[in-house]
Amino acid sequence: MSKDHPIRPTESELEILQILWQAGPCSVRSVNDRLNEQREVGYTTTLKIMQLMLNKELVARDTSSRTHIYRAAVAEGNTRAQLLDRFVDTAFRGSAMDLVMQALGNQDTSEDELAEIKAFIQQIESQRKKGKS
Amino acid sequence: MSKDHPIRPTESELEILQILWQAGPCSVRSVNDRLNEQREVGYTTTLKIMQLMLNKELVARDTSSRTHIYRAAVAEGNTRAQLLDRFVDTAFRGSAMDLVMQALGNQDTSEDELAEIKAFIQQIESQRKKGKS
DNA sequence: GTTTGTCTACGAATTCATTCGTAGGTTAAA
DNA sequence: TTTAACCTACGAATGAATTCGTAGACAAAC
Repeated sequence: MSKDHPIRPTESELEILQILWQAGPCSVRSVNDRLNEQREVGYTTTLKIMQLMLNKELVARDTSSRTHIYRAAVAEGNTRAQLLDRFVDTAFRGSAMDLVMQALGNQDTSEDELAEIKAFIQQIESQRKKGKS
Repeated sequence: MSKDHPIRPTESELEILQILWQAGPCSVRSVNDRLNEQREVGYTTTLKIMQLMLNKELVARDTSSRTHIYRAAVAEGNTRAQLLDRFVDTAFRGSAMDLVMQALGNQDTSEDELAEIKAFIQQIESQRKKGKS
């Protein structure tokens, strides 16, 4: 069934996915409570969006008890990768490097994180050397 | 006037900004031609969007000749930074490092680019050493 | 048992982005 | 000078995202 179409959640949908990814399966009430920690949203608004997400197959649900339990139906890494691709295209003309530079430039990255990224790059580089030989 | 409100171009608007940033001031016709290299868009559609962008002060124009000449009214780096901030928040729960890792993981970054990023990180690190002393 | 609270479902309003048709004006070519 | 090509302005249709009100079902408390 339909693994083909690109995953394209709206911002509201993405907020909800973040919650489901982080907290695991949740009731609408629970999702709505968490949303309300950040901004005010009506319960039926959250419900409606989650029902629409069900149609788009962004989430799935268990209806065996009266309070339905929703879970993410798309993988976090996969979704992020697709969003990132699109974002790089529209905001950075396709240059992932430009994006990385801009992200690193924004002073909010700690020393440790910079070190970690360097290590990650080293790892990629050595992987490639192996592959090339 | 009004430097306060956040810059929030839509995707179509961003496409047009990209063109203006890259090519410099352009007529609507010229922007539309460039857009049509990528996808089909009607001339009046492009015109309309650019007029809306004018209201939002995303662009400015010179109307001294019959063919109006539009130019970007927002800076590329600034706009990118804002878009990136928002994107990191919604898609990566605020973790710029997660985003960088994901971007670098997508095998499309060349050896040279990786080296360049490493150099950039070195530069940031040495900057900070200086600042801290 | 009746009231109170919580749940789902759904219709409808609103707003925004996108699209295009058409009208009206200017320039230039035939 | 009439025609053709091009320009701007603008109204309006469409579709998507978001919001919320209300209705109806069920359960628990009183």
